[in-house]
Amino acid sequence: MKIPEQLYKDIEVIGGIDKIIEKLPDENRMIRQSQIYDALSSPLRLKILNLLSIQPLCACVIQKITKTSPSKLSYHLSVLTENNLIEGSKEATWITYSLTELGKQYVLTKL
Amino acid sequence: MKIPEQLYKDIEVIGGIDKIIEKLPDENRMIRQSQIYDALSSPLRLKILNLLSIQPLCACVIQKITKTSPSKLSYHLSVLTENNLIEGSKEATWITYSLTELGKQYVLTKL
DNA sequence: TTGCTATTTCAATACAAATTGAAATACATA
DNA sequence: TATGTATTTCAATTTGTATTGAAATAGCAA
Repeated sequence: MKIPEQLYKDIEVIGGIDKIIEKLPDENRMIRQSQIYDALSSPLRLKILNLLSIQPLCACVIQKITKTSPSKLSYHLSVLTENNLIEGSKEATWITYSLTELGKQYVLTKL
Repeated sequence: MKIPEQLYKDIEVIGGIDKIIEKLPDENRMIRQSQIYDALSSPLRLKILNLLSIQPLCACVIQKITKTSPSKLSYHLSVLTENNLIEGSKEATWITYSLTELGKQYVLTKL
C-alpha cells in the first residue's frame, strides 16, 4: 500500500497503525452510541424530546401537538423509551412521559 | 380530551398548549439536526470519525483499519461528507480525509 | 355491564438505507 | 503507452425502519 509521504511520517510518529487502532474507543461503546444517535435521527422524535424538556406530557397531549396517529406515536415513543431517552409513568388511563437523565443531556446539548 | 389534573394545571401555568408549541425549536433546525444524528447512527461511521480525530487519513488507510470494501467505505465517507462532518482533500492519487469543525464537536462530545 | 378514551400491539405494506460486485475515473510510474 | 493503485459511481439486491389501519388491552364512568 502506497500512501502520502507526510501521512507515512505522521503515522510513524504515532507509533504505527496498530497504535492508532489502540486509541479507538471500545467497539461496544461505539455500537451503543450509534444506537442512541439512531434514536435521535428522526425529526418527530426530536420534537417529542424537546416537548418533554419543556413539560412532561401524556401521550394524548403529545399526539395532539405533533398531529400523529396513535400507533405511529406509540412506535416513536417506544424507540425513545428503549434507548433510555424517555420514560413513561402510568397513572389511571394515562401514561405521562418525561425525559430521563440521558434524554436531558442530549436535548440540552444543542450542537 | 381528558388529561391528568396536575398536567392540566401545569399546562395552564405555562400558558396553554400553544405556548408550549411556541417554545419548540424551529422545524428546519430539528430536521437538520436529525440528519446529522442519522449520519452518526452507524458504528462504522463513528469509528471513522474517531480515527480521523486521532489523525487525518487517506481512504486506503481507513479501509485497511476498518476492513471494509472500497465501495462500502466510499459510501460511508460520502454520508459523513454530505453532512459536513468530514472533508477530503485530494493530493495525487489519494484523498486525505479529516474532521470538519462540526465533526470535531461531535467526536469530542462524548455523551 | 356497557360504552368511552388512552394507549399499545400486530401484521401488512411502503419506504429508505446499506451492501455487493462490476465498471469507471484518475493519477503515477515503469 | 500500458499497468497498477486509489477511489468513486452505478445498478441490483438485501436489509432495516416507518407507516397504516385494525384489533387488543386497560381503566373510568354512566
